[in-house]
Amino acid sequence: MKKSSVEQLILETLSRENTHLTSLQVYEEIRKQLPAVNSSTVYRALERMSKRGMVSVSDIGTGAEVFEVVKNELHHHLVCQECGRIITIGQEDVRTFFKVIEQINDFEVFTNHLILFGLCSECRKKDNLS
Amino acid sequence: MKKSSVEQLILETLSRENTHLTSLQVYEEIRKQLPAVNSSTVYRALERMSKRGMVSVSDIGTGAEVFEVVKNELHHHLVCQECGRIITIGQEDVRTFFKVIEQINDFEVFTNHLILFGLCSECRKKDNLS
DNA sequence: TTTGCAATTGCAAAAATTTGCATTATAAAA
DNA sequence: TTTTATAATGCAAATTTTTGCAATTGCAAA
Ligand SMILES: [Zn+2]
Ligand SMILES: [Zn+2]
Ligand SMILES: [Zn+2]
Ligand SMILES: [Zn+2]
Repeated sequence: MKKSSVEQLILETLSRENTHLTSLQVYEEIRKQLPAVNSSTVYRALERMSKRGMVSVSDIGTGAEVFEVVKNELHHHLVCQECGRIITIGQEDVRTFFKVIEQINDFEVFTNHLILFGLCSECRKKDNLS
Repeated sequence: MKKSSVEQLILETLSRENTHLTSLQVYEEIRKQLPAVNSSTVYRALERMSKRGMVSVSDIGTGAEVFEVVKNELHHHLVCQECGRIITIGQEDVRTFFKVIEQINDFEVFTNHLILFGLCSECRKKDNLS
């Protein structure tokens, strides 16, 4: 390993791709630039980074967890269990909910990438017809 | 496989244990009653059951996803990232939040076991002192 | 600079999970 | 009952992820 730490490469990769990637996808991306890198090094770096809140880890219903770089402006998602459609929602309403939970339970919420599963409007229409 | 389907055994196991189990733990429990059962059979059954909403799947910060039987009265959790403490919360406030999200986004939320990460009050006190 | 310590990495083995395909069981239809 | 179609299961191989341990690196104190 030369100058570039794997963490730095992961951040660059996730920022560049700017989407949700599985740990394997991250590993394969990193390997393009650093062919000798070991998978466990990447996996362990991802784990560290998610603990520090640098990246988010989420199950979006695709089978494997996905990672995404965390920016200043947080976002969250609604995922349709039928068609897989991913709707991105902002912080506002989520923050309000978090505030309520925090006050009631004397608990400080850190969750930075909330995923809610359900049915999108299109799929609900289709289901009603059939 | 005789009469008993693996799904039935999984339901019984999760109901009996009445807690969060990893897929491997479920597999090992099932194997006690059905030594010849194959791991892929259990894993695939768990996947089917979570799709149907019979069991919940969640990351509670322990490394591996955990499964739990879904009852009529839903519950959710707050998980402390520092001490691992798991606080169980009821439906009320969560349901209110879901309703808001549903109306704004024309999306029907199915999520049956919400996990929020953060800091519990005890750990916040400790952190303030140090 | 040198020393010491903690964090990071590589490596190899183990463990856990997934996948493709053949077989078997279940249930509905004829 | 027999036929047919769908779903569940087993099996073996492949893939993905984790783990223990040793070696290396980075950083700061001495
Ligand atoms: Zn996202
Ligand atoms: Zn949909
Ligand atoms: Zn629970
Ligand atoms: Zn705590």
